[in-house]
Formats: sequence, structure tokens, C-alpha cells
Amino acid sequence: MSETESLKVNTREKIVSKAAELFNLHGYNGCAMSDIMEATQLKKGGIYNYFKSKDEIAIEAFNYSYRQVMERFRNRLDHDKSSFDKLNSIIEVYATFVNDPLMKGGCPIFNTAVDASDNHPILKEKAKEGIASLQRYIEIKVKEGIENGEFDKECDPERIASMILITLEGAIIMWRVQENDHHMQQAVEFLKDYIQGIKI
Amino acid sequence: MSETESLKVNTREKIVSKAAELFNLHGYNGCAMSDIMEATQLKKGGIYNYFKSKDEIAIEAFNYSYRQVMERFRNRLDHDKSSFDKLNSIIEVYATFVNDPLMKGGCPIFNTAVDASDNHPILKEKAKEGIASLQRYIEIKVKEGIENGEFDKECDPERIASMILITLEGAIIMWRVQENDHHMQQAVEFLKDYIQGIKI
DNA sequence: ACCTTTACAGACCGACCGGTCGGTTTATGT
DNA sequence: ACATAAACCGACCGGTCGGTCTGTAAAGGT
Repeated sequence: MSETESLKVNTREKIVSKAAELFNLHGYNGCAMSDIMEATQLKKGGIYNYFKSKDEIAIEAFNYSYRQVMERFRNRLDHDKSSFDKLNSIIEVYATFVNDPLMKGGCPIFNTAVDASDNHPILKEKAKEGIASLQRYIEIKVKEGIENGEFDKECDPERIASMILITLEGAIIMWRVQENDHHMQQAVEFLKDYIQGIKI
Repeated sequence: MSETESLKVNTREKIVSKAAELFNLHGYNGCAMSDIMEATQLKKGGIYNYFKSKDEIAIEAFNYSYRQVMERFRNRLDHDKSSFDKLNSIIEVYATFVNDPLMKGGCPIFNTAVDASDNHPILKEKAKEGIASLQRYIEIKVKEGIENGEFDKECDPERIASMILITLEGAIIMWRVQENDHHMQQAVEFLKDYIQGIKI
């Protein structure tokens, strides 16, 4: 029983993780069920045994990716003492996304947002909420920095979080199109200066 | 004869301009021939009388959009005397894209880049080249500013052009997802400060 | 040993996609 | 008025999509 269940969970998880990667690389419409079938080495029946629709897979894949992103942040930020280091780490984690084999195609939250902004209301809403909570996450780090005297009291956490997200998002797009990470390097360099500038 | 020809041209142009709008809003795959048929009030045969494939329409639509973007820049920048004003205008033109009924969905060059970065090599290449030339366009304005003594000789035109594009691109994405232009406003505000900073 | 449940296969379906093509309407030159 | 050609229609095609359903093999419980 427990053996069966673990097998079930593994198969299901395999579908989700493979689908998450495919969706991140090619988008929702750009990835057909046949692609997921090939990636998971399963046939139609095997997949639809666990999910009732492609939508359900996509939503679960997004949740999976979201958790992965947040986990990366937490793992990395745990080692940082100062709020400044935490902001720095957020930027660096994003920069690593673009060439990371475990998360091909850049940040899945951003990619979902771009991909689903038309033609898929449910995913779009999830991406929208994902980005909003990402922004809150950064805002909190800035606020903590203000409270513990690291950052200038006059700086605007909402604005700083917004600029970080905008810049990284833009850089990821540029990287995808131009096929080199020159823009991303520049974005990282700029953002590091930027947060240096709010230090007291 | 001339009447016939003008009708022909008009129909063809109507297809291109409507398709350009649809592609900009929903992407290549997100816009079916049936959508273009509905928008142009033509049936299959009417459209395929002018174009031999959807691809051909898409490519011509991109060229059309590209010309429109550049025309806007030229029209606006003609009124500007200084290089600083020209840079300012570029930023403002981009900002107006997001709510402009004549170019719904933001900058078509950026949108094509995002939309076609997978799954459509030809369009991707065109968008890639389009963005590259957009960057050169901005670079030239910066260089002119350096030469005529407006901007700091030490500033890096390539870097500045890159930051402008990254920031605007990111802001457009944010606007599309979050459905408000708050991020765009912030990006514009930031960029105006940014180019203010390179003034001598 | 038998029965139930689960995991998976794969044939099949209707909808829709981009694209073709023969027919019909409409405008033009003579 | 008539012939010619361009503009346009709409039925139709092959292919692919997401999704369904039935069959089967294996595992587990009793």
C-alpha cells in the first residue's frame, strides 16, 4: 500500500515537474500534451489518470515552480545576515535563473505572467498574484533594512521592489531574445549599485 | 485601373494593419486566421488572395508595426532640439504605448520578441534585429549628446540604451500582468532621473 | 485463490487549426 | 455589350489539438 502510494506520488510529481519545465520553456500553448507524454514517457491514459485536464497540470506546475522559486530565495537568504545582503542575494538568484539547468528559461513566475497574460485567465491571475507576493517579499526585506538602520528611512520600499522586479523582468526578456546574458549582467550591475545607494 | 489598384492596396493594407493589431494583442499563435477574417470582414479566400500564408501576414504585420513605431519616434523627436529632450521623448513615447488605442498592447517590437522567442524562429529573428536597431537608435542619441557637450563624456551609450530598453520592457510586462500602469509610471520617473544624471 | 482497485495503454472523438481550390461576383478595358 | 481578369466566397482537406473511454495487467487485501 505504502509502496503503491509512493509510486503514485512519484509519477504524479514527475508529470508536474516535467510539465513545469516544458511550460517554462515553451509556454502553455507552446507545449502540447504530446510533449508532456514524451517527457514523462507516459501515454495519454497514464497522464489523464492523475489529472483531469491540461489546465489542471498547468496550474499545479505553476504552484510547483512557485514553490521552487521561493525555496531558492529562502535557502540563499538564510545565509545572509544583513538586509543589504538579502537584497543582493535576491538579485543574484534571479541572475542565475537564466543559465540554470534546473530552471531553464528564467523565472517561471515572470514567464507565466508573460505567456498567460492573454489567452489564459486562470494562469494569468496566478502569475499576477505570484508577482505581487514577490514584490511584497522584497518590500519586506527593504522595510526590515530600514527598521534596523541599514537603509535610508526616506527610501520607498514599494518603489525599490518595483524597480528590482521591472529591471530583472526586462533583462530576462532581453536575454531570451538576444540570446546572450549581456543585458542581464548590466541589470545586475545596475541593481547592485541601486541598492548600494539606499544604504545609510 | 488606378481605382482598382487603390482598392487592392487598401484591402491588403487593411489586412496587415488589423493583423498587426491582433498579433500585438494576442500573439502569433493566439490569433487564428478566423480572427483576422472577422477583423477584416473577409473570408478565407479574400485573405489568401493577397497572402500565401499566415506567416507572410505576420512578417508583413511586423514590418508594418516596426515602421509605425519608428515613425512615432521620428515625429516626436523632430520637435526636440537637445539630445536630452530626444531621450526624454523616447521614454515618453514608450509610456504612451501602453494606453494608446492605436497600438493596443504596448510596443509591438517587444511583444513580438516575447511572443516569438520560442516557436517562431523567423519572427524571433526579426524582433531580435528590431530591438538591436532600437538600441542603436538610442545609442546614437546619447552619442550625439556627448559630442555636442550635453552629456558626460564618461557615460556609456551602450549601457544607457540597454537600461532604457530593459526598464521599459519590464514595465510593459508588469503593466500587462498587473493591469495598471503604476509600474510604468515608476519606470518613466526613474528613467527621467537616470538621463538627468548623465547631463553635464 | 479470488476480487477489487490502481496504473497505464492506446484507439478513438469532435473541435479547430492553417491552407487549397473551384466557383461566383464585380470591376475594367475595349 | 462583351470579354477578361481580379476580388472574393465558402466548402473542403489533412493534420493536430485536448480529452474520453475501454481494455488490460499488475498489485493488494482478504
